[in-house]
Amino acid sequence: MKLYNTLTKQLDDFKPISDVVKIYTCGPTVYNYQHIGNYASYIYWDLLVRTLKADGFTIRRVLNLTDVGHLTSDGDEGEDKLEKGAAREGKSVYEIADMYSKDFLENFRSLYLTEPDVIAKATDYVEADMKAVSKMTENGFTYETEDGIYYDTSKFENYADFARLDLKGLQAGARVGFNDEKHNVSDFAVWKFIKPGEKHAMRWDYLGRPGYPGWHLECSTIIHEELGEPIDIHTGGIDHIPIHHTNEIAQSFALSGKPLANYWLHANFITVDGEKISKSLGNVYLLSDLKERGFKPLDYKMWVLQGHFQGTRNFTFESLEAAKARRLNWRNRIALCYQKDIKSDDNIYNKVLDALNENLNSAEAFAIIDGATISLEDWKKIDELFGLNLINETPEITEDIKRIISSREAARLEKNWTKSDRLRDELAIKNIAVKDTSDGSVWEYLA
RNA sequence: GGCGCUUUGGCGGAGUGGUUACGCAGCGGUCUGCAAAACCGCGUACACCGGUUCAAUUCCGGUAGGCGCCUCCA
Repeated sequence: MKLYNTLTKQLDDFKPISDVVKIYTCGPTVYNYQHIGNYASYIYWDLLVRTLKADGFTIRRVLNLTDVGHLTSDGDEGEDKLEKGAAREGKSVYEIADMYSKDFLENFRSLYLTEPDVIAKATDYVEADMKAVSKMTENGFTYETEDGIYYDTSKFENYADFARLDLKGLQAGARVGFNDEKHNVSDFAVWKFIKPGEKHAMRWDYLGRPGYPGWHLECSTIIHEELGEPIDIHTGGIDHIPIHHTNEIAQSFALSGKPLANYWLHANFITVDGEKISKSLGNVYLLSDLKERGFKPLDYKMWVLQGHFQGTRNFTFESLEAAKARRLNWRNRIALCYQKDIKSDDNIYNKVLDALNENLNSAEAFAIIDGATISLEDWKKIDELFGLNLINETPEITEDIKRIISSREAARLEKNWTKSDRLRDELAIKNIAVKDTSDGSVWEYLA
């Protein structure tokens, strides 16, 4: 399998470290609803996992839920997002985290995304975070300021490599007056202190003072605890490259002296109507918004899989309509398998899998599927490869419906068009269409 | 300003140094009680300017546009 690796900036052959492929995916901060753009990346990573499984790999995958410590800026300014969400909705931080975690996981499942082996809540790893801070301090990578413990990025000489950062440029662009206690602009908090009088519901005692972990820390800690560095594949959004992932790498180096991951995959962003997804533009769509317009989450998954994780995608309802139609067509090709003995083209499943092994080229895989004749057996395997729930949503019709279809055929032979049309309407109510071909009628699903 | 991505027909979107995927939508036809489907055919796309080459959408250089991150975000 070949994968585009952000670390090496090229297509690399995938070689796992051991029998079990270790994968870590940066998950959501559970302070608000996740929009369709957020889910696009999880769809790509689901394809990654399914492809690796099809290739015969055993996988151990961890996904985190950030329920503490993510400030409103990727730097060290602003409020904790959870605290902000709680204030906004008049709930406790725990209620907020719980509510949005549930919503996220429901949507995750509605997209038939492969369940990770571990779903790690950041708050469950705070003890480990403290140990990590102590360890980094022991190893000489941190310093203390009035508001927290900071990572000294000058102590990690390869800090700028991953994202090809221009540290001097960053220095020049830094805002005046912003945290002048920091030794370098790129330094970041691994632990924040809560000042006396400061409101912060989530707090832990460390070094005799209340505080909470820095956002970047949880990923390093969870990986250390659940997988052990180095891991095989680390995935995330393209926005994480310059700061979050750069900092994760730095932290893990300070902790263990080891690289964090061998392969880094980053999902590009999708735009909506040609513009970034943002509240101010009013183009933030949730999966529930798509449902209201008559689209299933899996129609959206189909749309995402028509493209590629590295490309910028532009979402429009017109193109979602096309994806929906394509998915229904696939289901009706399965429906035809119940009615006729259809044999697959040679090696069709392997051809599809080969396409995915080329850097997850699902668009190419889809083209192969559309150009081929596919048996029910192979459809089942292909369905497993993409997680589109095609088979389950396309059951064989009931005896009852079969009887209606036969009656209609009989009526047609008698040229009783009134009756045959009435029966056709009856079938339509049951979500079944009939098509009269030269050798008998064929049924399909209408939706 | 720094870093990065991107530019393919009406829309979405692969890929390739020469034969112009694929899906959706459209048009014409065959078929047909009607409808739909199916099948056949059509529209002849690869931002622009140079270069390399017998040949470039595909390689190289440049220009322009779009987008993103660095500032909330996958």
